[in-house]
Amino acid sequence: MDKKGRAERVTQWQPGTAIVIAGPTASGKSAAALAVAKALGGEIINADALQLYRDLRILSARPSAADEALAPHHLYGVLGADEASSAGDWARRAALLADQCRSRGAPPILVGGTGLYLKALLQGLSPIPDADTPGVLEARAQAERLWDRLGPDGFHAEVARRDPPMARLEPGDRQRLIRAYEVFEATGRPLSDYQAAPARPLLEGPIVTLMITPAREAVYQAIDARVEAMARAGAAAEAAALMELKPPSSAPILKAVGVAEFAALAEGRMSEADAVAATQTRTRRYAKRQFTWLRGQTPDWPSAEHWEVAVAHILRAVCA
RNA sequence: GCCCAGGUAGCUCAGUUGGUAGAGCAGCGGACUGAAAAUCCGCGUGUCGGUGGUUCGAAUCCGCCCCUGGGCA
Repeated sequence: MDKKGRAERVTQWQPGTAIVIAGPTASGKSAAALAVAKALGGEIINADALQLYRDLRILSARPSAADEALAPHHLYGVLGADEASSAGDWARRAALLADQCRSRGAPPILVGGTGLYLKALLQGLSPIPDADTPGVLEARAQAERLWDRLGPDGFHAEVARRDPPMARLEPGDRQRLIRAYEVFEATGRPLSDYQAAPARPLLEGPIVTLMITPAREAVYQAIDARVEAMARAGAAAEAAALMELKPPSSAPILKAVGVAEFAALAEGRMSEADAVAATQTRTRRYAKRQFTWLRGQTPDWPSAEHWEVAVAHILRAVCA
């Protein structure tokens, strides 16, 4: 990088190297990815579960149209409001895109804060029927009814009867217990059985990884500022438009931080100050979980406190 | 200046007849194999405004001082 912080154009880099940038929300991942893409002529692949959604441009803090024009961006805004993604589905698409980039001679730059997605790509998941295959969906609906009927402890006992190792799950862990139940009911095999099979990485070849981990306080300040900017940019209108589409109540998009809050603001059920404050709090908690994930799951990754340092680090590593 | 009401956790507050303090929110630590911005588990983090005194023992009682509201001037 030069003294103004701009990345110089780098022409010599190890062919076929993929770049993976992780970090908590509002840490500067997108800026880093863009700088690296410009320096290397690379292509950016989204690794954020919510930036997949078309209808969450503001609330998911997607790169602006202007930024997207500066380098190829993949897997941004590709899902409709009623669609669901999955870690496996994303990882397969991302791996395919990364290979295509490589064959074009452009380094793929995977960037996002969804830890499970990156894990699915880099370490792989044991082969299991998809979460959204028909048989599984029926089994899930049945599992949800049973959960409502039996409650946490009763449902936990049902899962333990079908899949004893899964008794390690907490009775309150509704999502994982329902997953264990639905897999058994849909396939006749315990989930723990599938998970015992070794996982195989989907993305291979040379990979440069880096996490951007600013001080906690700096991330929180960036979050607070970003949510206020979202409010000014029309987050309430975006949330209202999303609600107009009437996605099913189980749609993952509705779990995005800020959707419920800004929809409530748009409907006059919450003040703007309260909507902003609630969204800031939920985003801080999300960032905290991301810090924990990064500490626990990717402890050996090199890290940088600032995205510009991250860019320099990546360019050095790629060209080595 | 005088009279009230208050100063207890980051915030809002509770605290019996004196026995070194506890709720909510915020926050912190952790888990994580296809919904992951999800889901879940765990944790009070404290010069009780300050300073003297009474007492075996003071957040609790007394004196003085400081600060914040409200009222009277």
